[in-house]
Amino acid sequence: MNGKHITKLGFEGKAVGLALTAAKLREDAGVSRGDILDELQSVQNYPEQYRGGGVYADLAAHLLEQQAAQQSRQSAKLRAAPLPYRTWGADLIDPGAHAQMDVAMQLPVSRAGALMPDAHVGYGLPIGGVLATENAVIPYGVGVDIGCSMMLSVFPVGAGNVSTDEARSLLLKHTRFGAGVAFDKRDRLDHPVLHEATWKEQPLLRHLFDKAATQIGTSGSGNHFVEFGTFTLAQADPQLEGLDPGEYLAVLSHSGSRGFGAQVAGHFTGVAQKLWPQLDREAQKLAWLPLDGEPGQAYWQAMNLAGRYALANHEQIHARLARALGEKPLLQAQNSHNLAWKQVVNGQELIVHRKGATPAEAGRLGLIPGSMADPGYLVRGKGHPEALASASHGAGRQLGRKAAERSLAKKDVQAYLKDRGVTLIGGGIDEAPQAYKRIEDVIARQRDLVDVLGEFRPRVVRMDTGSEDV
DNA sequence: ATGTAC
Repeated sequence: MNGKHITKLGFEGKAVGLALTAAKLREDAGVSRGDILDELQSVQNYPEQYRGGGVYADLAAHLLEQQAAQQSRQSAKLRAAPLPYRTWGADLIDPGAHAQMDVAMQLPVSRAGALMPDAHVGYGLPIGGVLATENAVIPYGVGVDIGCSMMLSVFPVGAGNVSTDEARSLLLKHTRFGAGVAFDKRDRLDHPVLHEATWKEQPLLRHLFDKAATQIGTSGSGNHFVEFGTFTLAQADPQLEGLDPGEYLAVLSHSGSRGFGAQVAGHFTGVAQKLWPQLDREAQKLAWLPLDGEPGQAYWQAMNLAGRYALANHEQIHARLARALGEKPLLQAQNSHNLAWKQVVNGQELIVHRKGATPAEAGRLGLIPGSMADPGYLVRGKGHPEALASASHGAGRQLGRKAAERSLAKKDVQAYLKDRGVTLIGGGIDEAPQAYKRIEDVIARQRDLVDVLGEFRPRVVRMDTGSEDV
């Protein structure tokens, strides 16, 4: 018995040596060469039957690994060309974001997609990207800040009822900003999301529970904010339950799932990237988890928990401010804009990822903020099928953080704020209004995706202190 | 986005 006999049977690479070793053991046991070759053929055809033990166990295990690697190579192969997708506001979108969307549309699991007018470059899927996949969820198709969302409360008093100084001290007292921040134990509020059994269903969630419990109700950093402003309703709408046209005091917040969501995202994109070692480099950050597999199910559960947790953060922020004001909101609206949903697309249930995109099914309310000093809008979705029922999640950056720090000065930002009568607590040059696209342009490009119902003008804004104060 | 990295 030699290598030639083995390779003739079709064994390759390391399998040849393993087969030879096993064959020698069988020869020593007095088995004839013909019988051994029959056995080897059988191992090759049915490796799973030999995996359990015996002289062929190592060979069988290796063959199964080879098979899996081969399958992985096949199923990780990108399409030769991206599937077609529609772009809203292409004149506002940089080529880098388009290039990222093109790669996403080459994934074998992709079925449909769209690019929103606030789109700009992100990790994996661009911000403002909408991607529908079949039986697959992409952690970086949702984003690092799972469940990042908006919430608006409109109060039954005039905007002038709270002075700038008062709004300022309310924000300083009742909100917390910055990476890693939490509320002191005595200031913490409870929330039903912290009592969900889901936290006990995965070791990772058990591990992250304490962090989540201490950080609930906080706002983090980057583009997250809490602001007092004026909500203007120009025209009554039956969906707004008898809210009369007029100007109201309102609170608008942008917040996410804090350290908890970030760790969930980091963990599962790691799992996904290990699952597809053969995936092209350019698509590595788009690694997916099959939804019918164990890690895919675990991510789906953790992602949805992070989504509920992020909304709970907003609820606490608004509850604290409402209590301090002594007012009950007339109207509240909220929406997640970093999440994946099961959605029927062209008659098929797909996984629709919105990474910096507002759900805009027909009749659904949503919130699209501008910059720290520009208006945000209460909108109603029109359910545009080619946009996969989505809209932009904001104005979108036109300057990256570093570019903003290089090209803008404090006084530019201060003048912009003064012009619009906006008071800012914290904030950084990297969040300068001039670093964002004009929200009016972005809204104008998506008139077929949403109707604008109301306008929110910021007056007193709190953000985290940036790398360089304004 | 997050506190400073499986």
